[in-house]
Amino acid sequence: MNISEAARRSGLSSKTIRYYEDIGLIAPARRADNGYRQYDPSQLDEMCFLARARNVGFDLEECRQLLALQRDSGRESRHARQLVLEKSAKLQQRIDELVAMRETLETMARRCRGDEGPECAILDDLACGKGGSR
Amino acid sequence: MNISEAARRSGLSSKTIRYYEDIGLIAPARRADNGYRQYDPSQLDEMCFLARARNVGFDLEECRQLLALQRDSGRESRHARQLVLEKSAKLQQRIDELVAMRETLETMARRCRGDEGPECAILDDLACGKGGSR
DNA sequence: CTAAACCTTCCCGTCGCTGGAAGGTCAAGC
DNA sequence: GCTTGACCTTCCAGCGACGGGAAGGTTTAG
Repeated sequence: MNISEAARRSGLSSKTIRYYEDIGLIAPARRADNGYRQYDPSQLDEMCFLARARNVGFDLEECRQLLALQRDSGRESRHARQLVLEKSAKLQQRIDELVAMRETLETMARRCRGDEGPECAILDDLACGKGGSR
Repeated sequence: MNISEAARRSGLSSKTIRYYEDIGLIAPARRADNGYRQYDPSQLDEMCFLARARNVGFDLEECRQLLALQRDSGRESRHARQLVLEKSAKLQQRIDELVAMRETLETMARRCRGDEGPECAILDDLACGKGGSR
């Protein structure tokens, strides 16, 4: 299987696969006589694994750790669980930040007439200490 | 007022102020005889504005538009309102994605024993089609 | 007189890729 | 045999929004 098929079946792009090889996340591929990368099913499995791990929010360093666990038959599942719980907490933190931003925006929008005139509660809110309506 | 005081009072860093000048987001500062940047209150106001706009999630291109509105006495407040509502919708979209990721992680964590053994529902979940527990 | 705390410009690194250039290879159709 | 198009390779550049740090000039306090 060459790279574009591996890409199609894993959900990564060919560029991403090469990049992951570059940074040592996946092992260098075996090469055909013409120099093309050749993949077997076990490498495809790792690419799928990475695609899924990325999709649930892990960064590449975390993916590296997860993949190391996946490869290690003597692993302890509590390590994987810890990574997941830490990531979940970080996501929650980020979610809270975004929710706070969104609430601020919604409040601003409610206070703004949003018409053809220049008077604008939003811009007044953003400009601190200029004698706006707060 | 030189750059570090402007930074302290606006909430931006000196680096960020210089960067914003570089990319044309704020006007080039007046220079003192020694070459130091000098700021007056109106420029400080713009920096505060930018710091706030960044804090509620606007990217620099959006900040540029907001600042243009802020500077334009003939603006129409509906334009600012539209930017805010669009940003709010984008944030909501991102929040939904992060919530979905977090839910996936929590589900994985619940299904994993998290002990000293190698059997791990998390890793099985991440590895697609390898005969895991789904 | 010296030390520290400013300031300047410049370039590199971050993260996770994506795009594109320049070139080699392969399979199909004429 | 020839062309066309779809692959593949490597390498380099860029994104956003800065931060770090080098190398050097300036100012202020003691």
